[in-house]
Amino acid sequence: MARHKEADREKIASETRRALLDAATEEFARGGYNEANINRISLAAGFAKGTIYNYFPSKRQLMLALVDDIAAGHIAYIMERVGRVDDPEGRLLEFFEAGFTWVMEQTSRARVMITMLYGPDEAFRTHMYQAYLPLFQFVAEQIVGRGVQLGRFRHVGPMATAGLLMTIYLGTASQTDEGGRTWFDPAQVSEFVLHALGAKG
Amino acid sequence: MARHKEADREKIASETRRALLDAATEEFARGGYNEANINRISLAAGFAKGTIYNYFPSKRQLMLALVDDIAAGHIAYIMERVGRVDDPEGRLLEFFEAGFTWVMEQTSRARVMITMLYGPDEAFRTHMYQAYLPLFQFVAEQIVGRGVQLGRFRHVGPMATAGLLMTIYLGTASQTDEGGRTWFDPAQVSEFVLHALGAKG
Amino acid sequence: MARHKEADREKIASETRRALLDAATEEFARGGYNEANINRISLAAGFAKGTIYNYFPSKRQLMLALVDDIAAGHIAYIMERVGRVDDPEGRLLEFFEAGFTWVMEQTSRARVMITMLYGPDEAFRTHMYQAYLPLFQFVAEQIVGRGVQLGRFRHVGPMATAGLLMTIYLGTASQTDEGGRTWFDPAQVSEFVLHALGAKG
Amino acid sequence: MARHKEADREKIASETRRALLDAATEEFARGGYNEANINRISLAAGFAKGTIYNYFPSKRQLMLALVDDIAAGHIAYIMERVGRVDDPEGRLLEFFEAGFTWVMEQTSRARVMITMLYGPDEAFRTHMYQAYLPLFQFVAEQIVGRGVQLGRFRHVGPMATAGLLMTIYLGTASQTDEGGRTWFDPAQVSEFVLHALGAKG
DNA sequence: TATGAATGAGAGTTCATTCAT
DNA sequence: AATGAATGAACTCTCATTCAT
Repeated sequence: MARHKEADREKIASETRRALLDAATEEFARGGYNEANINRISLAAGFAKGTIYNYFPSKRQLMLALVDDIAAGHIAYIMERVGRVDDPEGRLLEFFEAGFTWVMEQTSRARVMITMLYGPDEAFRTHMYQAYLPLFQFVAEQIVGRGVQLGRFRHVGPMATAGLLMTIYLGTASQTDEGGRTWFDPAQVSEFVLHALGAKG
Repeated sequence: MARHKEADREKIASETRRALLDAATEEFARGGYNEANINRISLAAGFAKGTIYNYFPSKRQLMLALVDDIAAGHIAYIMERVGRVDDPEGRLLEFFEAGFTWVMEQTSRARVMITMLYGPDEAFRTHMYQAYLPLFQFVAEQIVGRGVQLGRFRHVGPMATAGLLMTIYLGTASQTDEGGRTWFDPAQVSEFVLHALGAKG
Repeated sequence: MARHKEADREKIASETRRALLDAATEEFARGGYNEANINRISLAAGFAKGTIYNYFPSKRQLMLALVDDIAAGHIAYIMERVGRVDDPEGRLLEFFEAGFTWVMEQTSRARVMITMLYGPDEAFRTHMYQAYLPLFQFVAEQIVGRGVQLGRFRHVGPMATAGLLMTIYLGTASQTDEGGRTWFDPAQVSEFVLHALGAKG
Repeated sequence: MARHKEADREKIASETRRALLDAATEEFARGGYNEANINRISLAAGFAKGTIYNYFPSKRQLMLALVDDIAAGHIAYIMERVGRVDDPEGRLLEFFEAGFTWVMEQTSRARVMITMLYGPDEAFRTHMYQAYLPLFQFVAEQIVGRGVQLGRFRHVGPMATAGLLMTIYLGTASQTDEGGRTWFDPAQVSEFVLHALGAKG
């Protein structure tokens, strides 16, 4: 019975944490890190002002935790979809398709990610880069490297090219109207990149 | 004589404005808009706290003025260098070369630009886009459109492609180490893009 | 058997109380009453945050209980040692020797005592004085009064002089370096006081 | 005229500072450092909440400045009065008379001084000791040392004895009723000490 | 009796902005 | 035009206390 209670408590705690992170996403997305009000986050999550400090020791730590949370979801989503495709060209297209879809479905998360990635705070940027390393490596190995090995792409350095692809993805996908719809079209971006990689069309 | 005095006054005023904008650049570059302290800007420029309000009605207006100032210099620098080259491929290369040079020489201005361009404040982003429209059109017409017309690039939409090029430039050039040196190499980026445009190499 | 259980329970409860008081001593000694964190006390004693409220109804009551606890130990220690000596001059010396020893061996308790005794909170000061009344009377009767009666000290008022002695003891013993070692020497203080009392030396 | 203006400004600033320090004295005297509310201080001085931060960078720095201010006044008062007397015994008596008078006339300042001197904050205590060094040296040289030299006091170490005298003064003078009247009588304390010093009397 | 999540009042501090000089 | 004292809203963070389990 004691164990039951403990399990319950853990479940409640993790649900509270989830609610706080979600509220934080909305708040940070609205006006960035500095404009965000940590009290408002806690209240929006349905708790009192102080409650959030039972879960995150400071506004900064909350943001770092949120960054990890967002990156994990983002990466998992893209990898899962890209992993289902086999040929390199298809994977590249799917990378952009999935990436753009995520951005449009997770508008607030995307906004937070972009803001941190290009924001003025060095520490946040670095943390963000760390968090996205797995995706970077996935692109380098499972898309670019694989395409070169199979002779479908011209000879390019997988790491440098992966960096370019990530940059292009993030840069294009981050440009949206107020509704969160991207200005660029993933197919069009993909086509541009496939040309650059000398893909046999 | 009265006219002389007035001219002097205007000159002094414009020098003051310049000093304030430069100090603002450093301050905004350090920690972004919110972390910037408007009193500190005025003091760093060599004036008292209140003086800055004789030139800019608010912190926000100061930032908008700074954005215009930075964009104008940035655009002029790139256009001037690209304009000296004639063939489209050369222009493309020069676009990246000049762009990267500017970023590395104007670290603080570049930081402010990027921060605003990808920041959470919609109004700032929009203002920034407006300010960069001339460069966008220049790329569309004088580089891409011209290349297509001359048959040096494959058939692509000049506007959409210019958008991609700008995005790629800003995305790659904004990634720098603490010293302000870019991670990407303009020649390498240029080569990637030339391939994408089907340039005859 | 039921009685046994109850006894056990009481024993456990009193041990818990002891642990809480000891943890409180350390915490209150560190930065005084206000800086002390009641949750931290409970945790340091090996319990959860809320547990301490099963033993003390509030932070304030905890402090008052601690004051009584400290004073009782302090007084008992000094009385026991002084009581073993017979002649008044020896008792006076032993008073300071024992007092200084206690301060150096019970650094945290001494810190709390001094802090309360001279602190800004009137109620705490008053409570403290009450708690030390037995020692005051002991000094008045068993040291000063006795010395006067036996003709070893000159004619002084026992109460007023006891007040002075207590003040001198607390004042000198409270001045310690970071290691808790006193700056004054009990023998030297004692000698000064014996002179003041006109002790035949 | 410009100089006039500057002088005016300085005068206003110093008056404001004075008002803030006085208000701070009352506030810190009431409940000690931690219970003091810095906003209330500023308001009590007749300014807005934030004004105090134009004069003191933090609550802590305010307290340190106040300590210096109080000590300076305290020392000056005692020295001035003691300096008028010539013979060592008279000086000793005057030391306690003046000291007790100051405590009773400057109740709040005295409260703050005592609180800091015996409080839990090591840094404050140290600062306080530094601030009182001049008085300590004055007592050692101009009262004790002089008395020994002139053969009016028995042979004692001036430094150690000055330490004792200061301790006795502060300890006795700090014990007051709610009205700020001391429990001890300076003449009585002085008489005790003169005996201890073997004064011919 | 023990637990620890939740609460919310309250604090110190920052700083854009105003305005009399 | 330049100054800098004054303002007060707003924010992050702390923690004594409560209470359902």
